[in-house]
Amino acid sequence: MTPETLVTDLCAQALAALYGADPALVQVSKTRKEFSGDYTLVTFPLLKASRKSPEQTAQEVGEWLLKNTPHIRDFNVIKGFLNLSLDGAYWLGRLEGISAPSYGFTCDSGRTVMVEYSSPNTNKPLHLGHLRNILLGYSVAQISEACGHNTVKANLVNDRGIHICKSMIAWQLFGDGETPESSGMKGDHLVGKYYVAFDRAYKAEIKELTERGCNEEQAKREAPIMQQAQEMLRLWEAKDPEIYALWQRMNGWVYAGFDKTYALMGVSFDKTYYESDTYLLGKALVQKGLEKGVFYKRDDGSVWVDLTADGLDEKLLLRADGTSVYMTQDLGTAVQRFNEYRLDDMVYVVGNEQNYHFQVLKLILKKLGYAWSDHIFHLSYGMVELPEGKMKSREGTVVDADDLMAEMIATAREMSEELGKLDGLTDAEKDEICRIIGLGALKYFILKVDPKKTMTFNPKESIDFNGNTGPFIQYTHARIKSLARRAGGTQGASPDTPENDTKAFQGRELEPKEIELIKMLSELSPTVEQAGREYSPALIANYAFDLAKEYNQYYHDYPILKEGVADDDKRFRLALSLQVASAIKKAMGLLGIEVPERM
RNA sequence: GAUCUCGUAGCUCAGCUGGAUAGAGCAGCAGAUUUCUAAUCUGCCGGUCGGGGGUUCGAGUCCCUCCGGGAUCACCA
Repeated sequence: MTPETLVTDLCAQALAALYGADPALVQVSKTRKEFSGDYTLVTFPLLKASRKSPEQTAQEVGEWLLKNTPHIRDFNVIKGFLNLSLDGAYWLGRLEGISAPSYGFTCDSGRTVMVEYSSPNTNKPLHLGHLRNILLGYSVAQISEACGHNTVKANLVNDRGIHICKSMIAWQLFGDGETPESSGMKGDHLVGKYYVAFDRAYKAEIKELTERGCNEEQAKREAPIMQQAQEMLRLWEAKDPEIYALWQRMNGWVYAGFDKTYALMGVSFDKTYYESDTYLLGKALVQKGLEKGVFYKRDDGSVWVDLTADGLDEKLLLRADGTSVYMTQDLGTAVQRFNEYRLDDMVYVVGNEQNYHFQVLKLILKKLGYAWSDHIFHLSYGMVELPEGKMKSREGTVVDADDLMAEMIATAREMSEELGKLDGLTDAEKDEICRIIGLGALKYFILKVDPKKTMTFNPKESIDFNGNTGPFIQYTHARIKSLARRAGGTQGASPDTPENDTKAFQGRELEPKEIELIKMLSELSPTVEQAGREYSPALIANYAFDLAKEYNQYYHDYPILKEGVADDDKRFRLALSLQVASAIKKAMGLLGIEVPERM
């Protein structure tokens, strides 16, 4: 039980005893910093039951609590607010409760959740927008896992279609047999290079055609290279052996490249779907929908669903020639997944430009009679923009994921060296630390922002390492680990298992800052649960920052292992510090961010 | 045009289901290190919470309306 729910319970008891009031009226929140107290009861909603003034009500409840319940040490009344303080014994007990290694994690919830994220196209390398998607998805999956759900991380690779044919035809035309091995280029970048080459050639052809008097629409259709790409798509669909082999080969390069990027990011998947396998799914559903009268067929043979009664429009599900579209496929994969994994929840991490698509998807599934439609959650996130606006591949303003990560790591190294943090370490240790810090800065920068907001990224001002940043939090952890090493043998504290001797501190007087830290440590669990319910890594990020900030003040104000500190104090302060380090590590872990032992 | 979404300090962002005098970080200014990591800490400066109505004991938060940014409204995925 968290302190807040405890206080809520106690207040409910008081109100029942004093006024016979409905416990649902009890409103308890954390006491604001400028007032003394731990938790605050708001009395305004209770006045009808108490039939007294706010101040009198607060006074009465406070006195009742003081007399009849354990742990309430003190109270004060300001206007209609009753500020309650819990006693030291209670807080010491809390410290014990949060010392369990499993604290912050729920055991098996019995639920199965799939999180789909990344879902790249195979015609170009990953960029900053993908980074936001991937980091969100991975973090949401980690949080889901921490909430006790059996979690399946899924990637749906868009490996087929005209876009990959564009890269393929350009490679055939201009590639001269170039491979990742021959060029030393990462496979995804190599294929991306030909995607760009296609675009350049295509533009040139359009220009030429329009100069010869073609109108633009016609030129776009008739440009030879586009015709060739379309022919290639037809051949691919007919499983032409040569084209199929080329497709497999070039996609193989891309996958090798993606794997490297994913590995550096520290993310992974449990299940990879390929659209080339799934793009025909959903056709049977269309038949079922027709039979149920949910869909209808037009004269040309195409199949539609009419959603105008729900305030949406009509949506195509099957073309006149019987081929399927994106929606058809997504319906099919959703049904397949829920069946195959017996999912309780399905989370799609997909950009907000597809809000409408998912609205329609859920509605159609509901109309088809799938009750689990309500358990589909579209984790919709906003664009990452540059100061001058959207990233545009044509203008070369796309921020490449690999480049960005490399830059962040390089910046981390510069700063570390400047600050002399790496002295006396081996090269391998230096690399490790710089990687952790550089990526930590990047990941935190992206994850601390509410997903649904568009965020701006300024490549010219590199991401900060001071203040509300990943490195700030990592530094706090490293600092505490440094204390642990210093305490070393005498305390017997191993870095990963904080001492569990908090019982020994019974009767100890706690400083306000210590209570504040224990209070914050108590909030890890509820924060994780809330982040799980709301699919919000940002909540965890903000929690980690607040905790680190609070700790740094404590560290500054109170000596921990310094000369002259009493042994008891040393042991308690260190134990508390180690709990903070542990909470930081857990929270950051849920964001997919590592924390170094030193930095 | 319709639907959705966002608008909080110069900049980047918090603000839980409505609760006390709206908070951080960066930038700017002024300070703190003989002793545990200064990637830290302290103080100052900075706000008509886009505007206007309404509901409420109480609104940044809920409702309406207007203004501004973005997204979507493809037989692309």
